[in-house]
Amino acid sequence: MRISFLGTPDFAVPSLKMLVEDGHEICVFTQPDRPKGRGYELAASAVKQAAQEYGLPVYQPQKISSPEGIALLREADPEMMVTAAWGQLLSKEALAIPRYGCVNVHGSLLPKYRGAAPVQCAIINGEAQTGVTTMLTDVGLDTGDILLSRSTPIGEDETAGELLTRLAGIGAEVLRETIEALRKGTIIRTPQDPAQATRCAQLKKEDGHIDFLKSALSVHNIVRGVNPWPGAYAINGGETIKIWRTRKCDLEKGSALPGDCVIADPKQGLFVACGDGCVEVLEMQFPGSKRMDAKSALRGHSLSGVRFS
RNA sequence: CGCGGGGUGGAGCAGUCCGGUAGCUCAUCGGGCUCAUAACCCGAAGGUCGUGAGGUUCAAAUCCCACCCCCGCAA
Repeated sequence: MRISFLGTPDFAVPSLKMLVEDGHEICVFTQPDRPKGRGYELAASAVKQAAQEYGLPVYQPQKISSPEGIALLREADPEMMVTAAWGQLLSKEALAIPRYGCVNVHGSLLPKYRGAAPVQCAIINGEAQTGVTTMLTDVGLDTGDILLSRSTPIGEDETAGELLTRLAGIGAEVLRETIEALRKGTIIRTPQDPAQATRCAQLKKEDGHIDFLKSALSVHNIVRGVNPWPGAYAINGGETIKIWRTRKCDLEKGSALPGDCVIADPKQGLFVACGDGCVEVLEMQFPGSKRMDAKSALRGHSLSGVRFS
C-alpha cells in the first residue's frame, strides 16, 4: 500500500521500519531539523535518520496543515496515512486525502492518557499497566475511534525511556495488525467514551523537580517517569543534583523531615526522607560531573546533614 | 563562533586565583582488636596531575598557547 508516514522521535521508528519491511511504499514526513545539543548544530529527527537509511523520500514542512504541507501530501497521494508521535494536529483537509484514512499509534490505552506524554504520565501516576492503541485520527487530540489496542504491565522500577522503547515495539506490531484488518475490512471501530478520557500535558523541565513532601512511592514514580527526559532533580543550596534512579526501601525516616538525607555515606548509600518513608537513591549526578552510582558520588561529595529543597 | 562546568593513584573529589618537590574519602594489600560488623585501630603499595621531547620560569597540577575527551544549560 502507498502510505505517508508522519512521525518524529524514537517512538515512531519501529513502526516506520515495520512498514518498510512489509513492503509498503512509504513517503516520510517529519519535523524540520532543529538546533540541538552543544554548539546548536542542526539535528535530524530519529525518524528522518531512519528514513534516510532506507533511502525513503523525506519531507519536512513547517506545518503539515499549511497550504505547502497539504500540497506535499496530495503529491504523495497516499492510500493511507500513519502517524506516530507526530506532534502536530491534522486538519480536516489533510485527513480527507487518504482513502483508508489516517491511523495513529498512541502510547496508552485510550481514552486514558490522551496527549503528548502518555507513557511518562502513566508511570508518574503509578499505573500498573498501560499499552498501545491504534485509532482513526479525527480533528481532535487523540479523540478518534479506537481500532486495536494491546496492554502491557509496567515494571515497578521501569523508567519512561525503557517503557517507551517497549511500547514502540508493541506499537509496530499493533499497527501491522491494524493495517491488515483495515485492508480486509474486518476492523471494528469503537468510539471513545469521553467520560473515561484523561489528558496529559507535555512534560516541562520543572516536572523533574522532586517534591519530597510526597510519598516515597510517588517520588520513585516521578523519578522513573521523567527519566531520561526532563530528568529528576533535587536542589541543595544553589546546586542542582540530578536523580536518575531510586528504589523503594524499608528504612524508617524517624524524626527526619522531607528532603533530609537520612543516610549519606559511601558505604551505605543515599537515603532521602519523603512525606512518608524514604527512597534510596541508586544513581545520581552532581553538576559538571557525569552520572554515577550514589555510593561513588558520595566519595567526593558529602551530603550528610543536607536537606533537599 | 549560543552560554557554562570538568579531565589529578582503582573509584569519587580537594589543591589551580596568590607557581616551589601531590592531599582527602572509599576501595586494595598486610597486621591488630572484637561473639560480631557497611565497625574500629596500625601500617603498606599505587599518580607521566587529558595530550603537546609546546611557551614563560631557577622551578608549572598551578600561568600562556594548541588540540583531544566528558558533562550541564539550552532545544
